[in-house]
Amino acid sequence: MERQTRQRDAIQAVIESYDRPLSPTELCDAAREHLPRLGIATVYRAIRDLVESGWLRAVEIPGAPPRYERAGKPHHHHFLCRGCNSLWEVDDCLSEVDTLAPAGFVTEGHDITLYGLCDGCGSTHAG
Amino acid sequence: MERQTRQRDAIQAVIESYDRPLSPTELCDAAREHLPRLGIATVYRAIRDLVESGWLRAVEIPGAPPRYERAGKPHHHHFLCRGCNSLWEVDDCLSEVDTLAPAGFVTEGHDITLYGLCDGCGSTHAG
DNA sequence: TTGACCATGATAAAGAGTTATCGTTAGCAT
DNA sequence: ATGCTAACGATAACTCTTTATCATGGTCAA
Repeated sequence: MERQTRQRDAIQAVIESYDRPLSPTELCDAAREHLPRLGIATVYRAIRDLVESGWLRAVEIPGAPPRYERAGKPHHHHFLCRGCNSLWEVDDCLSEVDTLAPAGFVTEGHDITLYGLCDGCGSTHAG
Repeated sequence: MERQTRQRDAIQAVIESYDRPLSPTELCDAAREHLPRLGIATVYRAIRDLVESGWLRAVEIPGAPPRYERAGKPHHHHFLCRGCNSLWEVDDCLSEVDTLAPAGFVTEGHDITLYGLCDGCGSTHAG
């Protein structure tokens, strides 16, 4: 990432404009609205470089491919909607979770993922 | 799963004897100690049938292939050791996590995964 | 014990996600 | 504006996990 290209610009702009983590495919689709010929390989290259530089962060979700969000955000967790498969941010956290491990175990961090229906899907599907 | 074979016996015995969820490969390796010629396809077939029958349960972990544990256990969570890559059970849970979702979201369940070093790795590596 | 047929084991193939290849395009220093 | 070369886009190839194939073996009812 030594040159700033319009592809990188578009990719970073998409990340900045969304308030939730995006999968490589979501990211590519969103950036293609401004750069229709954007290739998926370019998205993966940008992700690799941006993660490496510390600008972007990978979010691993159980049973789903990784999503990416802007690095440096305050500690938070995520909500996976089973309706539209999108991943949302959850700002709060229960810090006591780090005390749950068995004696002798060293806890270095934790992930909390909530499952259910997002605002749109819950009101639309009504269940 | 209409016939009870020694392969199924061994696979179920391994699941019963471990106190943590196992990946298909771990399960196969463990069962091969008694049945050296056990094929990985048989393990996957057994897993499919046992999950279908409700005897076994899949445990999805962020960024890792699924593990399997005996179904019917009380609600609990897991601890992934970054030293030996094994997954351990955590009996306690903070039920308040289900209240963390944004307004309008319907929370149906949650996963909590702790990361760090298990008892063995923490004391061995000393960090 | 016999035999029908389900399950097995070895391996090919499928699938999904990610990375490499390579000719072409375009950023940026001059 | 020019030229070097990093980055791009299209796609092939790769990795890893899971499933299908099929000849052979083992289970279980009779």
